Amino acid sequence: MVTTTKDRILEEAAKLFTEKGYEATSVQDIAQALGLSKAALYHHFRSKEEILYEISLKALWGLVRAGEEAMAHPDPEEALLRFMEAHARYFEENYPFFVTMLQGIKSLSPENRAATNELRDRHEANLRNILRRGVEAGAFRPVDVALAGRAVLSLLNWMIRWFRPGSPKRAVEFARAYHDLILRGLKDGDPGAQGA
Amino acid sequence: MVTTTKDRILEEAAKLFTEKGYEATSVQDIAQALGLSKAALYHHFRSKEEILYEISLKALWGLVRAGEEAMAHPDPEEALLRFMEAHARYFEENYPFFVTMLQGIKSLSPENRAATNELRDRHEANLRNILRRGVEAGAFRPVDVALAGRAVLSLLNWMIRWFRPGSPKRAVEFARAYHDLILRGLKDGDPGAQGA
DNA sequence: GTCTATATGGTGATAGAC
DNA sequence: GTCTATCACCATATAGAC
Repeated sequence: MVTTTKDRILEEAAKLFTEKGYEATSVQDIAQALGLSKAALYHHFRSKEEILYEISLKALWGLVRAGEEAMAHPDPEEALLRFMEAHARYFEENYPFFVTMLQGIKSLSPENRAATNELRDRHEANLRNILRRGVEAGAFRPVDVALAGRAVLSLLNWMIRWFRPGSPKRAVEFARAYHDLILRGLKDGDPGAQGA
Repeated sequence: MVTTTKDRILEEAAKLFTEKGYEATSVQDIAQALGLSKAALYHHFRSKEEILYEISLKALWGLVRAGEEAMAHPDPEEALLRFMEAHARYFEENYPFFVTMLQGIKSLSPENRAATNELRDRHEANLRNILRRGVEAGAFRPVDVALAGRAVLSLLNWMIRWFRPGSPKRAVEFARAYHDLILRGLKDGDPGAQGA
């Protein structure tokens, strides 16, 4: 598993895009961080946007794959938990790629954005399938699965706004807490184990 | 209620920042959209960042005020509903200001960001107060109010990523659906009224 | 309060040598 | 596959006239 120059560029670019944002990061910034010239970068990528696109695609493919492994579990409640854990774990373990993907999509050209949207939609469709199975099996209330799916992704994706890697509590632990919250709600009579 | 040139600049800038992002929008873009010269803008604002800062402050003040009116209701469950409705309504009715604030904060200087963070934290503290009151009154389970508050804000704030103003369904309706979901959860025995 | 003109420097991207 | 040098352009911001 050698690391090619191309991969090193993607890693460093994702890190900088995450820290400063895609538009605020120059090709010069990336080259300098790697000890390369700008021209060297343009040997590996045709444009700055192509770097962003490759980062986004990689992140989305990994996310979709992680979600599809998780959703295989037959029990809907357990499948939902695993899906949420997988999403959070992938987020934390691929932090720069994930964050760049999630906040860089609006900077992509229409063609490239269409490709990323397809993967994003597939991930969301997978989540809805879990919810639909759960409703049909009677494990969940007859909720609007589009709305509930959006809610779950909101909880998980908003983590890019407050979670920082290296924090004592892992992202996957927050995913579990969210799973508990979204399953039982605020009003559930069962006292539960969480304190304030 | 006359509209000053300064206000017109803020309105137009917020619109463009929302559409293209702060970094990708030039002062030239704003001036051109208003039929003014760049120099005219610099008569009203000392820098591009000052425009972003004033937009963000206005949006946050309005949001905090809306939340504080809503949280006054004595019943925690109703206060939470009103808080969520107020947040969503403010979002939709002040769409460009709200979106610019929420996605422009990372472009602010440390000093300006500290000022906006204070207001953001106050809004979140208000939400936690509602939740704490509910837990103490027995209306809610003994949940982690920090986690639950973050969850509620995740649901509401992530709306900037999928909700578009002018859609047939109002933002406040999604807020009500989220309130129902977060209160009862996915597993609650009560069948409820929402279909798939 | 708005204009034209300009200062100053960075941007994405390329040419061509090695 | 990497370099130096450069192109053409646009950025934020300011000077000074009206």
